[in-house]
Amino acid sequence: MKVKELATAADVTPDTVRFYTREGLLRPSRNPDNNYQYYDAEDLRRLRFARKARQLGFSLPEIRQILGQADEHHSPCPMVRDVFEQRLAEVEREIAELQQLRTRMVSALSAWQEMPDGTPDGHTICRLIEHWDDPATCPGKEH
Amino acid sequence: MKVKELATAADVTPDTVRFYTREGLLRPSRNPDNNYQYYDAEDLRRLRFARKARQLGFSLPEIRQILGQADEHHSPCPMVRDVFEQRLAEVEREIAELQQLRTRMVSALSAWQEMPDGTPDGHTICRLIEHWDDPATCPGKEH
DNA sequence: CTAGAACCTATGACCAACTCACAGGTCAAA
DNA sequence: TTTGACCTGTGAGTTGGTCATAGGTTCTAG
Repeated sequence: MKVKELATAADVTPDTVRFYTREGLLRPSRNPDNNYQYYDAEDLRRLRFARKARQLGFSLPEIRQILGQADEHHSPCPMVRDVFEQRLAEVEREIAELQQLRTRMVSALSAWQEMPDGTPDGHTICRLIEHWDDPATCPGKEH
Repeated sequence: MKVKELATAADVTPDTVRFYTREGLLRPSRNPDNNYQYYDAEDLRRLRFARKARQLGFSLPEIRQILGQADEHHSPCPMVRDVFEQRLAEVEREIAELQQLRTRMVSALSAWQEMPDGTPDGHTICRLIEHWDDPATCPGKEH
């Protein structure tokens, strides 16, 4: 398979295929005549794996490491599990943060709604932002 | 105030102060003798506003625009409200996505837990990732 | 046989929002 | 006067690609 064929098969752009190749995630062979890169079914498997891992929040270096481990016939699973669990914790932290943010935004917006519409004199929303108390920088304030 | 004093007052790094200055969010005066930049209370206000707006997900160009509007004695609020509402919708979308991701990660991890511990022969987590069905790319699969 | 379309190559710039490093200038205290 | 803490500007690095450019190749149609 050539670049675009692989790209189409994995539903990514040719640029991404080339990028991943530069990054060492894919290992195409080369035709010395025209210098073209040729990919096989294993590359497709690697690419699909890489894309799915990306969706889970794995970084390219992590993915490269996982693939490398597998190449050496080591099971990458223990490492993957670690990263996976870390990533899960991270996702949960992100969710909590965003939910807190959302709560504050909603209440700020409702405070704005209760004010005279489109007040051309006021800086109401801006004041809301200015006086936005960041719980992260005001430790102990929320308890 | 000099760079570091402002940075300390707003709890950011001097690099950030310099960066925001380059980006036009802060407008220090200059001492022609030593070329130092001097910031006043208004700059501190602007910087604090900028940081809070960043926490809410406003981009630097948006913040620059808001500050610019305020400089011209226009109330930036209507614009701010629009961006704010867009940003709220975005936050809610992000939360939903992350929650879906989390659910899938948790069930993948519990599937892994049920397997023999540390199986040196298997590629269980990797298989889980490989066969991870992305709902976004399999429309209609989830309903 | 040849023109053009569609592909291939490598390289490098660009995005956001900083962060860090570097080389050299300034200033206050000991 | 020397040390150390600060200041300056510039440029590069971060992440995961995307886009542009310039030039080479292959395929298809006329």
